[in-house]
Amino acid sequence: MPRRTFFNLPEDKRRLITDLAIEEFAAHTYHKASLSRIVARAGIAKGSIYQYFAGKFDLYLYILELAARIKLEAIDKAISGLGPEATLYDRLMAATEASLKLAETHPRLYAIGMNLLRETDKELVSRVMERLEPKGDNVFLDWLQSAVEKGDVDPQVSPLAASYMFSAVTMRLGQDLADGRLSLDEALPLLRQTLDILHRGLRPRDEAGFGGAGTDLTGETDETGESDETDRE
Amino acid sequence: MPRRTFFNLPEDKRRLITDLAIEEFAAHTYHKASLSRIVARAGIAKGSIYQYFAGKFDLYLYILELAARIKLEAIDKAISGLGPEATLYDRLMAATEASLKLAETHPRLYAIGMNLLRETDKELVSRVMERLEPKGDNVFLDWLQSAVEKGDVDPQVSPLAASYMFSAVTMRLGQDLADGRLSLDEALPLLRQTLDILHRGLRPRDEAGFGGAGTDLTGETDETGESDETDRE
DNA sequence: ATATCATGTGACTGACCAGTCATATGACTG
DNA sequence: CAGTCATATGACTGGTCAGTCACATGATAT
Repeated sequence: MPRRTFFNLPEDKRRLITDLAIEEFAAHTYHKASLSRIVARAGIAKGSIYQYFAGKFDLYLYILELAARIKLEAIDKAISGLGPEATLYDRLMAATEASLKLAETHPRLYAIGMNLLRETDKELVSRVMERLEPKGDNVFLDWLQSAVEKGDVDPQVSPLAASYMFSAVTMRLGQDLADGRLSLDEALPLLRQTLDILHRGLRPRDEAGFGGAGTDLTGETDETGESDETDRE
Repeated sequence: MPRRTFFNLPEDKRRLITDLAIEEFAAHTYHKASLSRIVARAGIAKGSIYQYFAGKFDLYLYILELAARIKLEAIDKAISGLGPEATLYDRLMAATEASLKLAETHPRLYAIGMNLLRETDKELVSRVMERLEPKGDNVFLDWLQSAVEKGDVDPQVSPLAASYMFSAVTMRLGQDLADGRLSLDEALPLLRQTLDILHRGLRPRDEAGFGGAGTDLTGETDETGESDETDRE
């Protein structure tokens, strides 16, 4: 939590500091990010940053909360646009696509989340998790369970494994986007194709064998898809 | 490449230094790993390490090569035990299982590889890749292509996406193992179930719809994969 | 015993870092 | 005007680090 003085700052100065901090934490993991660099770039004194934040961790949490909020909002918005008839795959596509698009629209905030995923300091990560509400705890698993109940997904298949697979893919897509190994134009088709393979893989036996689904392999139609939780934070 | 002096060292001392370096790079990413800590723990002078290695990067590469060699050997051994009748899934299971098992048998070497994956310094990563031969370039993709040709895999499915999915899962399994979020006993069933879902998802349309395969979802019986029923056409 | 060579050493350099604190500045209050 | 408060400052502390270098030490060769 920033100190009161931070919010008393003139808009410009507050923005400047915020932006530079975002840049710093997007470019470096926690321990390698440098307050000294931030203050130097902002043209303020070292002591000043301690008027605004209790310390490095406090600033980090503040920035992380900004990033988390943006991400949650984007995902919520994408999901809320779906009707109740939306399938599991519609939901997954919509949520995940919304999340991945942030890699283009808010690349620095996105990178900050990815950097948290890379963090090796477990102590730090758990301190962050304690104070960062949005758990994103497996929404996908819930969706999956209800799809099983509706008969859309083979009950023989391990929901845990399916959820694990999907979140592994979205995490990797997120990393690859953030690191520039993939563009959004490459990532979204991969996501669609992944969902198609999952769809085929999870489908109950008795509805397999028809050609229909094969056509949406190209993943054209709607991107209502979705995502799950993992790549957040 | 270590200097000649390093190899002239008495066995014990060389081992000690190697072991401590492995521990250091397993516990920290490159920039956070500390030569000062290594020499202090080894009880040698700071200058001595520079008699053995040109610098931090040189030591890192040496350790990385050790880790890579162990991993490649394990995978090669696992694959070479398979006959020509082994299916795509047999191969994937064997190779991946062998690799994941290293997380238990050689946890520190394994962690070093995982830390490289987390590395944020692109410059460093590319300098490493330049000098580290084993590219591990997508073997899976090759296997997949030939499975498509044999008719075991639906040609409509994107091989790239399938390969991407699978490697995303194995990467995540590796990370979770290395970070202690998963035990091998949890990871291997997840791997089996993932392969089962992939198998169902990639299977050509005309052979879908029979109930038989459902039973090996539990991944119990044999890992020989799944060719169980007709995976030919 | 003298010279040469491989090896070992640790104090030192210069560069970072997070965080502190005594001291300023200036605005508002009585 | 004097007092109080919020804010700003940057030199400073004590810590980390990689890498260097002038100087041992000791073995072998001459």
